[in-house]
Amino acid sequence: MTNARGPVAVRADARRNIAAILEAATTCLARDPDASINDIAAAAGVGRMTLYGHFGSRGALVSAVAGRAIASSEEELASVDLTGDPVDVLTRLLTASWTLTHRFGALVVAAESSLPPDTLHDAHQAPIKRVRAILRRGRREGCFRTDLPLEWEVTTIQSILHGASTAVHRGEISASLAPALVVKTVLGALAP
Amino acid sequence: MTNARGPVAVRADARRNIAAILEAATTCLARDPDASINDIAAAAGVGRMTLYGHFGSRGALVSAVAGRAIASSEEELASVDLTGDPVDVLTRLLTASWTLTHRFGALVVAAESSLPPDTLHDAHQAPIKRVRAILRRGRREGCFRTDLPLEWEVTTIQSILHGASTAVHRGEISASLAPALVVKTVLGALAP
DNA sequence: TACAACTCGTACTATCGAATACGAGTTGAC
DNA sequence: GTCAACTCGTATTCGATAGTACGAGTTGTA
Repeated sequence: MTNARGPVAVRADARRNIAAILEAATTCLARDPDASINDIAAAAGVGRMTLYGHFGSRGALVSAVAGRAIASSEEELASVDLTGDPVDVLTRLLTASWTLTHRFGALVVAAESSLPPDTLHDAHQAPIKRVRAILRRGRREGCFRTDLPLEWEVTTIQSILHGASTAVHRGEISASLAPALVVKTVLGALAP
Repeated sequence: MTNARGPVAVRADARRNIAAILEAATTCLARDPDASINDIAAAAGVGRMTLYGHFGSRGALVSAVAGRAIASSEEELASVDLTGDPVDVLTRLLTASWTLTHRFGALVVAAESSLPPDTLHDAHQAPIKRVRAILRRGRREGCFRTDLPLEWEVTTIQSILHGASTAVHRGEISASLAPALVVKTVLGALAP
C-alpha cells in the first residue's frame, strides 16, 4: 500500500466492500457458524476473490468479525448503569445482553476454531462478570434467591437469552417482544 | 437372509455389533450432530465397512438412532403420572425430560437432515404437548403465572434443559444435581 | 487521463467425509 | 466341519469447501 509518493489511501470502493463483507460475515456466522466463504461473499454482494483479497483466509475473516463483535459488546455493556436497585440493574443488563446475543448469536462458536482460546475466553467472561457481580449484590440486599448456585444462575440466564434468540429467528416471537419476556422470566426465576 | 432351508437368523456377533453401533452413534451424535461415520465406527469398536454393512448410509443410521430415541422418549414420558397438583406433575415431567434431553442432546439436530421433517416435528411436539397441557391446567388452578405467552414458557423450559445438559457436559455441574436445579429454576420462573 | 488499486471469473490443488467396489480372512450356526 | 454370514482393510469415486494462481477488465484518484 505504498508507492514513490508515500502511503496510498485505501480506495473508497474497497472500504465499502470490506464493510459489506464484515457485515455479511457477522450475520451469516451468527446464524450458522459453519457458513462457507462462498455464502458470505454472496451475502456481501462481492465475488469470492474480492473477499480473499481483503481477508487472506477464513480464520482472518472470523477473527476480524469476532474482534469487532467483542469491541462492540464491551462498548455496549460498559455504558450500562450498574448502580441502584439490583433488579433495575439486572433489567438493564439483560436488555443490553439480549441485543448482543441476538446480533452475534453463534459467532462465538465460529470464533472458537480461529481465535486464540484465551482471547475468546476473556471476551466471553467479561459480560458474565457484570452479571455475576449484580447477582451477588442483589443476594446481599435480599432481592434475589440464594438457594441456587450462582454459576447455575448465570448459565440459566445465558440459556434463556440464547433460546429467545433462536425463537426470534424461527419467527416464534417478535424481536421487539423478546427483551421484555427475557427480563420477566429471568426475574421470576431469580426471585427469592 | 434366506437360503434353501428358509430364513437364516442374524448371527449373534452381528447383532452385538449392531447394538454397539447404535449405542455409539447415539452418544456421538448427541454430543456432536456432525460426528463422522468414521468416529462412530471407531467408538463402536468396529470397522467402517462393518458399519456400512448394517446401515447403508449415514441417513439410515441417523434414522435408526433417532427412531430409537423417539420410541424410548415416548415410553419414558408416557409413564409419567399427569394427575394431581400441577406443580408436582411439572416436577415429574421436568425430571423425566431432563434425562431425555441429557441423553439425546443434539441428536435432534443430526436428525433434521436425515428424517422426514414431519416425523421429526411430530416426535418433538409429543413431549411438548404434555408440558403445554400441564401449564394450562396449572394456570387455571392458580399455580402458575399467566402474564407470559405459553409458547414462550415452553421455549424457556427447553432452553433451561438444554443449558443444563451442556453445563453437565462441560463439567460445570454434576449430573446428579442437574434435575433439581432445573426444577427449582423453572418453578421459580413460572411462579405467579 | 494515466495508473495503481481493485474486482472477479476461471481453473487448479488440496483436504475431508460419504459412499462404493473388491476381496481376503474370520467365525457363528447348523 | 462346512458354508454362508460376517468383518474389515485398501483403493477409488464423488461432492463440498478452503485456498492459490493467473489474468483480463474496471474504476477511483491524483
